[in-house]
Amino acid sequence: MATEKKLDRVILGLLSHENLTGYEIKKRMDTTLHYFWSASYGSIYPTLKELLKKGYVNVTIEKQGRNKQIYQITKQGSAYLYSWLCKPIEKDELRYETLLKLFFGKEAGGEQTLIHITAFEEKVKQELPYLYMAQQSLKQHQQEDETHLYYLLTVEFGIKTYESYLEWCQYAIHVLKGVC
Amino acid sequence: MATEKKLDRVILGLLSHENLTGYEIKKRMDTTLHYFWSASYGSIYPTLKELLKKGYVNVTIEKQGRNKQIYQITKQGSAYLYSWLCKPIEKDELRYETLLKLFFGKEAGGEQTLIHITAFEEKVKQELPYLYMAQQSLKQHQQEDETHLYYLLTVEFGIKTYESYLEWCQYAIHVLKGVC
DNA sequence: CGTAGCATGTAACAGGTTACATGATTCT
DNA sequence: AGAATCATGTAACCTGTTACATGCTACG
Repeated sequence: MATEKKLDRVILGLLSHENLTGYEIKKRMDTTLHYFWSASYGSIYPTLKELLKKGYVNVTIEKQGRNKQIYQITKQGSAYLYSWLCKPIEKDELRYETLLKLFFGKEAGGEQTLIHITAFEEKVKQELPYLYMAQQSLKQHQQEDETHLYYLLTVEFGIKTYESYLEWCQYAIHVLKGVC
Repeated sequence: MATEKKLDRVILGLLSHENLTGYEIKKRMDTTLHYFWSASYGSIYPTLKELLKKGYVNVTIEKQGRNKQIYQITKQGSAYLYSWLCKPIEKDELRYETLLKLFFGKEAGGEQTLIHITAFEEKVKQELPYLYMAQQSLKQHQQEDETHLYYLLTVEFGIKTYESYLEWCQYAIHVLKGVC
């Protein structure tokens, strides 16, 4: 998609919190950010090179142990990140295949739609505990670092919406069971 | 992105409800589907051609009035749609720039983050009335067509989540006002 | 000693947006 | 008459994923 690339700023955001390797950045994407942003190695490493060329990051090669390239954000990188953070939000996008298949539910029938909703419910139920754990841990260490406040709000956004998903699932299952 | 294309089945789904032109399909994307799926002319028209070549749709050219190409789904198209609808959901993706900027909120500060959350709240408040209207209208005409039940559930998913967004906004604004 | 995880990277390919191009018709 | 909307389409471009390629290190 030719929609404006934001990965560079996501990476800078992560580097504004701590120095990281490409591998570690990918891990953050798969854990902390995974419910609202994602990226693969195939985009992370090239973007890191780009940021280096633009002077938005520096790299330190760790010699001892593994072949590690640890990235740090530069002053220019921080400035670029900051200016983006102050701009209005351009796009919030949700792409739920579940809703798509629900919308076309008549074609496949009530039973099939129930299967999808149940699977969706299951997935949400599996993820919620991790969000609760993150919430607890962030609440306990909130005083230590100001970033924790923002992490916490993000996590609580996830909790709120996931809880409302579950409520809706209950309702939808009830309605559909009445039909088929 | 090299993630499997689903637009073909979205279009078939829409055509399973009613015959449509490319232009009208785009309109459905911008209204009914817009909060969980989107597409531009640059992808819709080529996909329509593809579907035609595969025999999943037929086209009727309306001579009187405008130059209109009305598409109908074929038996093969229905079968293809049906088999997809019965497969498990592969991916539900949420990409909220708002959450990204919130997560990196410390870099821009509490005031700036408040601006984003307020804008987000505003956007949700603007969209909710349309969902309520759709809900009312679907409830009234529910008996007429079985598809309405599925539309209704989709709309109510939107309502539930949007309402929980608003609750979270209130909370987040309260928390952030306490800091700055 | 084998496996899981750490660690980096690239090439081929797919999928989609933006911007442009064109023209008819309806409404005010 | 002019603007808005209906209506179709394409080319350039961007972005990102998948799959492949490579090798080290820690642990059991």
